[in-house]
Amino acid sequence: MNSEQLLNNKIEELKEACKKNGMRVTPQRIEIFKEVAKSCKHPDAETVYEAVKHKMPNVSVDTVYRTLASLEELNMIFRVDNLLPKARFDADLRPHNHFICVQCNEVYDIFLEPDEKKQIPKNAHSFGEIKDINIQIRGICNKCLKNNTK
Amino acid sequence: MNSEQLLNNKIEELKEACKKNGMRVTPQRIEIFKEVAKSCKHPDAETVYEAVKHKMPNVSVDTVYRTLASLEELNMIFRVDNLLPKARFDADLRPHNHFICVQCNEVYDIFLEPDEKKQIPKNAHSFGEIKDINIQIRGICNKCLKNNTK
DNA sequence: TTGGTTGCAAATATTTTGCAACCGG
DNA sequence: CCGGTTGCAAAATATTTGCAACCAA
Repeated sequence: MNSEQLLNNKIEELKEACKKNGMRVTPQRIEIFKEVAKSCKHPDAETVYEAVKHKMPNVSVDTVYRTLASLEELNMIFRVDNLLPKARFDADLRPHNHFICVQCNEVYDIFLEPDEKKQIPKNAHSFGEIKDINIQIRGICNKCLKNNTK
Repeated sequence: MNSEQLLNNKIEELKEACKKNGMRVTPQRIEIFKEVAKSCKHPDAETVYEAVKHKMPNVSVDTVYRTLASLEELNMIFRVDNLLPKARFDADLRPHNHFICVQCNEVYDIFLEPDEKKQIPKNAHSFGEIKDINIQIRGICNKCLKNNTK
């Protein structure tokens, strides 16, 4: 299955999810979701807005914000933890972690090897009901390391 | 060693760090650091500002922001990943993780048991130079679980 | 038709910055 | 005294909201 087919599947999933939740399938919703889903850059709202504008020049920023929030509620995308004031989004629902470059703020996906599995700290359970565990690695990415030595 | 002594030690550490880095030891810096260091709530800038105002009524918000940034550069405090637009700070430099309640946004510290250790995903190394690894658990805290059933 | 959604504009929230006065060393 | 720091005010950045028109179902 190629990436275009995967994307189409995801869009079908989104349509289903909308219907199931009494939400309408609008072109804006599709386009905004597509932008997040096809990017591996974990884009922020502004970036999504700029990209969507190419296809829908009349789209507005607030629609992008509202739509990203809706998509999040539908569990079709989620926010990536980052220490910056800008929220960033990810449509890859497979469990994975992130490497975040502290210099250029690029976010890279880290998938665990088959023999690794997420370990939940023992004490974590004592604080409440766990919904999600998230491992983040912060560091300097290869691209920046290379630029730094120039 | 009681908590007040611990706090005083930290303040001495801060003074050292300031001197070593050509930064001045000002009462604002001390007070702002104290607020973060003595709280277990991982406060945001606004909260720190409100608390400091009680001791220094003339302190300004921007000083709080600037000081928090300085303290971060000195590695005396760090930002806690959270999905909200507000930055939150932690002065506990011991390696630990966080349980974040998705309902009330409270942040709880999780310390690993002696027999546990942080596992760095194998693939992580391929992205660059790792500076820091961060495990976050998101869920609903006991307090909220209790309130929800009322 | 009708209620969820959009675009516009304005508001809010959070954080940052220019600058003159101030004060720690 | 000197240069880092502060307080003030204003600006910048990121996000949210009220509302009338619009359009998916």
